[in-house]
Amino acid sequence: MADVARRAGVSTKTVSNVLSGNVPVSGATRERVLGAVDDLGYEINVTARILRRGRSGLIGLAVPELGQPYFGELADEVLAAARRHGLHVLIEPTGFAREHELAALRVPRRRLLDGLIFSPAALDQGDVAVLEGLDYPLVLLGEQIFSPRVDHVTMHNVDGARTATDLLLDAGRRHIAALGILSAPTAGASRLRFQGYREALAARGIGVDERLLGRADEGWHRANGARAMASVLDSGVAVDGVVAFNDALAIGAMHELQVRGHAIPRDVAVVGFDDIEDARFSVPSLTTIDPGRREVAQVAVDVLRRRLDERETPHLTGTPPVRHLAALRLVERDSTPPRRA
Amino acid sequence: MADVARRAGVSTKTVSNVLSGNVPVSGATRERVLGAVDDLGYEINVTARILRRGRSGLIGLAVPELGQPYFGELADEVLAAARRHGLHVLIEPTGFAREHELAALRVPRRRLLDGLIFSPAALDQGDVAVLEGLDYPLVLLGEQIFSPRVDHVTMHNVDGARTATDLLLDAGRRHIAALGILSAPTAGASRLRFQGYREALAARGIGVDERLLGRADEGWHRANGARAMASVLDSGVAVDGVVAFNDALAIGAMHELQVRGHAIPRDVAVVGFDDIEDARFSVPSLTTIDPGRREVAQVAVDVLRRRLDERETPHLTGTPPVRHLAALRLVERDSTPPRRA
DNA sequence: CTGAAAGCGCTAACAC
DNA sequence: GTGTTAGCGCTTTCAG
Repeated sequence: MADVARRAGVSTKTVSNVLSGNVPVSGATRERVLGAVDDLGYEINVTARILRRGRSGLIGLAVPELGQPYFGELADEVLAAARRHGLHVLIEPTGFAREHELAALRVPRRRLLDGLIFSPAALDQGDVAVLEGLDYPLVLLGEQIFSPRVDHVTMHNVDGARTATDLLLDAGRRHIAALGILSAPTAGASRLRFQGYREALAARGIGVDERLLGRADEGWHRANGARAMASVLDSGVAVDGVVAFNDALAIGAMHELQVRGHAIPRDVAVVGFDDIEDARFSVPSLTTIDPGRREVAQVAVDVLRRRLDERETPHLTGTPPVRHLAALRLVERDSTPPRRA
Repeated sequence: MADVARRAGVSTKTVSNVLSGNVPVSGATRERVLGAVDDLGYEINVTARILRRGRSGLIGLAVPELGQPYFGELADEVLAAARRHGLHVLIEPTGFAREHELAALRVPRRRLLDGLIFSPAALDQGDVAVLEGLDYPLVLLGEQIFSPRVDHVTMHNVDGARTATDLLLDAGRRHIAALGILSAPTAGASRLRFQGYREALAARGIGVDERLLGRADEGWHRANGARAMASVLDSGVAVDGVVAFNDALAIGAMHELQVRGHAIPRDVAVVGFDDIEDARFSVPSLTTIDPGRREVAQVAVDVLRRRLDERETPHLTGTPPVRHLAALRLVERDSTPPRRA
């Protein structure tokens, strides 16, 4: 930067002013500085800037795994939203591991990241104190952990699962399997979606049949959807409907059903959750719950950005924690029978 | 850090030594320092460290889009490989846009990233000079651009497409559609895979029928696979096989075929490219080419890491550019007829 | 093995 | 508007 200043015949401060744009600089000087920058092929050293400013313009996104379509698509949305605000995103896949999630929480404290958007999968309500003790802006995704002192952006899991189950019940199905149950009692989305399933059944006076519950403790992947479906079918119980707790499970389940000769939706109707791109092109296309992924991403970035701004102006701090529930939408496709008009 | 030093009764240098682990420190002092770190809840300021060291331990990964399963899964592999070497990854989705790709190339110059793994989609051979002029380690993925002066990690696209096409020809298919042709003449993978398709046909004395070529200029998404398939079928040409240039296109095409009542593989056999997770659970499951995604990720990180090390020891520099071709593997599933024994 | 002092490259204060 | 000075928090000489 000193070289640029020399060449332009100004001080480094003026160069800094031109490049940061914070302080107005007269037209002629500006041109000269930019000319010198071009001549020398100068690029600013971001690290020094961050050190000096105390803000990096980088936010973290901690999610389990990008290969899972839901998170890959979510990450794209977060990255796009962040870019609109001039922020960059460091993605930290935590692989469903407690230690990786804890490690991810420590990164911003080291001052490289200004804040964190965190979708917990291994940490649970018992770890809420860890999250409340953090001294940087944090936005929590999902309903795995709740704290009145932390910003949340999520969706109404219970409602979504109830809607999905109701759709099958309305179609006259009475032997509805639920796929994606986790053995661990604390797991957020699984428990809530199961609750929605149970509530929908209960509203029609139907009890939960254990044989219809498909576990997926190794993660909500397609392979586990197929496996869970297989174990339900192997139990010998009659099945005419499936509520899968995400689309990947649903697609795995549809695969297994069709391999065994069950027609979808005639013999078995299937509903998923997430509305990933696959859902539109599976065979048959998958009826599912659109959880407002884009809205979640945008709001999460927005809340985080607001907290970062508040930090800059300490006297304005103190907005109460946000709890945003994104709108859900039922997307009906060909894996469920068309509704009677 | 000064606080920690004071509390431990040592100098900041000693604290630094303990935390970085570069210089051995006596056991007792170590304990005292670590104790003070714990007491104060101290976390090192990464930014200052980067500024001083001149290396960040961060590498960039520039890919078009994480929502595309191939890139989401690739990103997971790169992140995992990087983590094994103590590196972090900043993902820069470039959205198939030239300007975003150029922007991504400028980030490392600003000294926040030590190097870059770049999968170009919009830049092409005409931009090779830009890549050759960079003053930081760069690893190029794919065969979109080639330079003898840059490290490449890729796969043999032509072979892969030829193998896929041969499989269909061996099964007696003679009206084989190719999906994923781009109008832009430069586009790497598309052109190469098309070449493999053409070579396989030529080897049996079959010419290319224009009506069998499905364009997908809006990207290799499922939706465009369905659309391309539709336009081929609408042309009225007979079709008994499909080579799709990636799995997403193949899955979209299978959807369209089945909606129109074509049985797979009986009426039309389908082969994809990429072996994304979907391919195992589509209906029917998809025969495809596994491009050695994990190998690509590992080798790319490894090459980059080696270049970073070389930088540290300038006298050892000069290893010639690497050109690594990952091994391809044909994965036969249910979208193609079983082979005669 | 440990301490003192210098400086990585930039920007916030403050003067002019 | 622009120049001067100091310092962000760490690691790296260089002594001891």
